[in-house]
Amino acid sequence: MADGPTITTIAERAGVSIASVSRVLNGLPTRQETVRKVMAAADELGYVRNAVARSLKSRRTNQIAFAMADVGNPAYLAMLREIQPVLKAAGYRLVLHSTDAVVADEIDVLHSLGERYVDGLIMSPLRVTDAHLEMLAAARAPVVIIGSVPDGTRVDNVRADSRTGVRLAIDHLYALGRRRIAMVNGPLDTVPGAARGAAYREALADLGLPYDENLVQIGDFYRAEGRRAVAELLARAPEVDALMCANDLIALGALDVLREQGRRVPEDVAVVGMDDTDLAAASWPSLTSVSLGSAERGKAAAELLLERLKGDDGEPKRVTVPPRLAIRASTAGPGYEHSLRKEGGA
Amino acid sequence: MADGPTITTIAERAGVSIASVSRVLNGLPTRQETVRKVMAAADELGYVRNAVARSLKSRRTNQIAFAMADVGNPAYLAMLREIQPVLKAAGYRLVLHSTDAVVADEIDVLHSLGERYVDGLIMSPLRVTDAHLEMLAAARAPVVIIGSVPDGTRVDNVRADSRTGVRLAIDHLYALGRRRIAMVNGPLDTVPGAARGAAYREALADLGLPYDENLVQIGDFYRAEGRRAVAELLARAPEVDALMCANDLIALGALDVLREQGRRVPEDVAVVGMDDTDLAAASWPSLTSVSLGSAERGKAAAELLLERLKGDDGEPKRVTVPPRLAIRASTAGPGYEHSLRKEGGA
DNA sequence: CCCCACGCCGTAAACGTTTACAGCAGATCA
DNA sequence: TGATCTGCTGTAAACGTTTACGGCGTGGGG
Repeated sequence: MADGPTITTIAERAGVSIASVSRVLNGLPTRQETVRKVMAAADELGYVRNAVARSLKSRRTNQIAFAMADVGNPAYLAMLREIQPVLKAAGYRLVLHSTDAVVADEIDVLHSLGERYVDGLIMSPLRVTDAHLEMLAAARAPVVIIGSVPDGTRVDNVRADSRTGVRLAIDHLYALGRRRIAMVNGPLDTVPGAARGAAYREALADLGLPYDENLVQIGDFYRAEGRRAVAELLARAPEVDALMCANDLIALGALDVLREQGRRVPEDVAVVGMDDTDLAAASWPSLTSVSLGSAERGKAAAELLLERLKGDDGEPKRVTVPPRLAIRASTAGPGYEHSLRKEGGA
Repeated sequence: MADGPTITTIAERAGVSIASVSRVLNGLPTRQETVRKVMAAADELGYVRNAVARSLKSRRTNQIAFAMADVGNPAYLAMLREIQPVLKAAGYRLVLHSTDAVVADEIDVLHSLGERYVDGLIMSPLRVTDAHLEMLAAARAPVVIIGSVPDGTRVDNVRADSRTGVRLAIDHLYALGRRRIAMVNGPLDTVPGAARGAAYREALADLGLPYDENLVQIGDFYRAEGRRAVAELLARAPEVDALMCANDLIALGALDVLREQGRRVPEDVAVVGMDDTDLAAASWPSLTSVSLGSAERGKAAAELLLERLKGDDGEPKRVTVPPRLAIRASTAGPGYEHSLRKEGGA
């Protein structure tokens, strides 16, 4: 692994200056003869351009960071799947960060924006703290947030409408005759947790159903946590006939527990998840789930960022992706699979 | 987004030289008073070190690339989930490449190793061509291959034992009384495709079952392709009583088709997947699958690479991860999943 | 009292590019 | 023939760090 050739090596061998080498390598107008000599030398030496040096001079790295809260969550992976090809097509590499929803790690990522190792950042924070907002305001490269930020925050963001999403799900359960609808949520100090909790309360109120604290269980957005939360909930309120889960992982945990306890889904208890991940369609029974458009959000975020990188420095933009309810067996029974779309969620 | 401060800016404000600033920032021995002045200036200016410039000088980027064949395949994501934290703990960032199994793209990634943008590479190619081997031999940074490479190739590699894996599955199906066991494979010019096809043939022979070309169907490693392949197979050979699928995505496609055609799983047709992804455990019915240890392989690869980066330049290493059969409902029937879970398995 | 050792510090070179600028040869024109 | 232009090319500076080296002031030993 000896030191590779540089443009200086090539210049010597081709008998030209490093400037000429650089010009040839970058396709700038050059005499044919020079081009030939440089190309020949470069080929013989197996030259590969040092991208670090180039970045230092050109102030661009062609790298973009994507910071997700949890690599294990398929919702983020769905975003990743869309982001990757969009950026690749535009000539950018993707640098991945998994912050495990730790605020300090996220701040760290934001901080590292200043290191100039990437040209831009897409971030999907679970919590948005004052520290986040401060760093965002001071960011030295374009950032797109996937998720909601306080009004007035000067940053592009792509948000889901989980409020309408929860509403769709609760209405669906109500229409199926369910009246003891419980909610299994993630932490309330997270953006989605807070939004979904509030939406649940609102939806019940609008349907004239009482809000019962006993029917609300807080856990976390993981499958194991979902199992734990649902077990606790069922012990406290065995009479529930529907579970509104704040994401698919929690819902899968719910299915685990219900199966263990011998409760039939959906006959005894209907279950709804959120995010409509691959796991929902594949689960057993298949899981009715509110799609919050993870894929669309990822794609939109990547496109917004590319706009900025092209030089757009206009007002911050906001894109909202409407939710959609994918109805499957866990509420409608076996064999039932199709989806309802609700247009123009606020 | 004005230009940020550099060590020169700090040096001026603190009234010292840039060398001193650098020393303080790197924690090299310095007079207390100087440290104080530099720190104060850096804080006031909101200085962040330019990592590109640092990399140019230090010849390290603290970045590692992971090139996977398909971001959409949960098997690679399982690797990613293990690789990410290992590298993060060692202070490396992860740069992601999705090559979509296109050979040219993979060669490109290998080539870009020379650009010095990363300190090392983990790659999981589906095909290993001569071009791959050439580039590997010439690589200017450590590489670890997840998958099999020809004997004698001088590169660290972590391989699955899909031969034994297929054997486990076929034996299992045989033990369940299945005798018309078909294989739905991916392309034969891929490393896993070739290995699994050969292993299937061997396993049948060892069990004294005839090898019937009609029972072998070639498709590709995606769900949609799996559906297509299985539909074709069933049309040609409706009498099959078991499907050995070369990965979980194909197997999910198989379940789709069987359900559409009203064939019961596993009563009429038993189905086995490979890779034992999250989708297998979550599918409907849950999918018996051969675990090839994706997670373990990812972890091992990351650890091998870190060894090399620490300076180990000994002989190429090889790690082989043993397969394991995860038995679920798609072969053993519904009750099985339940009892497995109670024993705390899976 | 002189010299040396030692601890800090500043100067300058280096990493490998890109690019502004000036120089130079040949062609064109008056 | 001399001036001007055109098309290439080379020199050198710059990007922001790290670091080898030598200088300088202080304190201690002879």
